[in-house]
Amino acid sequence: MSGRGGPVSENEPQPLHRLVEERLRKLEALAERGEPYPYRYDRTHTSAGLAAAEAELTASGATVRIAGRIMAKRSAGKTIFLPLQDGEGRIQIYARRDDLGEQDYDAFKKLLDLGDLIGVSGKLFRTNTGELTVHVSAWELLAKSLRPLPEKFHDMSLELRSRKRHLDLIMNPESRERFRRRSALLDHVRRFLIDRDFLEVETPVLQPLYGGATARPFTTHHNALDQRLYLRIADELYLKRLIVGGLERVFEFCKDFRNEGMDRTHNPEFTMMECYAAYWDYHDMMDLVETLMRQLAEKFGVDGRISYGGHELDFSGGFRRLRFLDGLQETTGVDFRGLDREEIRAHAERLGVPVRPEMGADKILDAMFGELVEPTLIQPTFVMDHPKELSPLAKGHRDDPALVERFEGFVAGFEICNSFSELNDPREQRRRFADQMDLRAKGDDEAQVMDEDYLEALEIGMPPTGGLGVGLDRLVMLFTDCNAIRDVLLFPAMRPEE
RNA sequence: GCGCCGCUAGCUCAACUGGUAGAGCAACUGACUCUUAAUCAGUAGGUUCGGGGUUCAAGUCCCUGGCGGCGUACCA
Repeated sequence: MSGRGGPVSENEPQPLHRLVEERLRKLEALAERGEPYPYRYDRTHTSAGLAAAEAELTASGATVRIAGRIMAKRSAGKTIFLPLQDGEGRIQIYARRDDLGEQDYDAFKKLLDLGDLIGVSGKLFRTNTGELTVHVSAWELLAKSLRPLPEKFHDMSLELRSRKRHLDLIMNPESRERFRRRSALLDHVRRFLIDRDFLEVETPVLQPLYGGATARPFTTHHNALDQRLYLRIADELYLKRLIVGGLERVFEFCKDFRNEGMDRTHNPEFTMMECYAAYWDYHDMMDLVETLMRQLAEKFGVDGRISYGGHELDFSGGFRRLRFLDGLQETTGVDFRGLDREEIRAHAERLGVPVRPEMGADKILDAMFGELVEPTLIQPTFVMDHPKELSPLAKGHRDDPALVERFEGFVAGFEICNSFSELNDPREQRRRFADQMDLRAKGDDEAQVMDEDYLEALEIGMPPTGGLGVGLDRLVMLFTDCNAIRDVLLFPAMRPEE
């Protein structure tokens, strides 16, 4: 039992729903046949396994044992058909009174409900209509379902699908398939990195200081230490300490937490993959992302292409490289290089992009880019070389002091990854933190905070390093053609029902 | 945060300008020995999201609170 609802309240004895009462009555009757919640059941096959072994099984006439959930009941007098659903699909079973005897058949027909889990043994055959079926010679209850399943003809409401994921998974095969695919996708990413000598590590979720991204944190408290702690918004600063320590390639699949709004593409907790490689720069990271995405598209798409939201996305040719300011110029016709804040602001207003007074020049450029350019980036594109103010942990650009060596990967109009040549000069990093503190003082509560402990690590000396963060939930959305993050999270954040 | 829309039986949905809350599936009783959204006959099932108001009369109109969806803002 979990205490999800907070403090335990007095459990008021509520009258049982008539449908539950009816099923309890059947449960009691079934209990007279044997333990209604037995400990285990030996299966010889799964539903898919039966189909695969059909020829052999029908030739030998072997008795098979399968288990699953009753998804429908179709009775015709003294016979009954019902589809049984297990982890791999469905298999029909067929019972006859002549085989089971009157008593056993009546129990089977009258005491079992939709949703019950049963085990059956019998021989495999094909019905007149050609459906693979197990002819039941014996059966037992494995667990009684006391509540009705949702109606089978119509889709469950979106709310119910997210709130009661177990029902969604029972009723909707495409939902089961989506989460299988999520697992396969994450598995591929993990192997891809391990194959390239990246070491998987785990770093703190509870952090005394949060950093590595611009976002508001969740705050909590450690009683024994009487210390304020934050749930991490990123694990970047810890992973780079490991690079300092000589673990030259590291990655982590990390749950991050950001105390921001929720919408179609945002959940307060989400999964990132961050990886860092010593002696790499952001060009090396672009190669890494390109290779990974090409592989994923080959594995989960068709000929290196996937379709998403009506777009055909092609990863076979790699990512287009688009410099941030070139992208802006392409869309707006304005070359923003060398313009001051006031000039930039005027352009933004003319283009209909709202500007708030606390926004600096670079922030306004970013707002314009997000509004005007990003939605047009459908085919795989690396947006690179961003203005400096937006990226306090990225190394200055080797050719242009106003920019940093950074890229973001865009596909279908949304960002899937973010990467830098990591800033490893502790003097410069200290100045950047100081600038962030100024922004914070001016009321930007998402600005990053000074992290002396991290600076001390940098002062020991960090090699040139390439870093990358990939939003794994969005990656899954991309490869499952989902437009809402809640559909790729098993348990998306929801308000309590009552 | 804000705006718009929604919330009716276990589930999916009806109910016109305010006038006796209905259907399908699920459930129950019965018929039917190859069904597959099985079929057929019958039965039962409701605090119309909560609270307040207007009215002879409220699922329907008004106010307020809750939850959800979509859009929008910040963010990944």
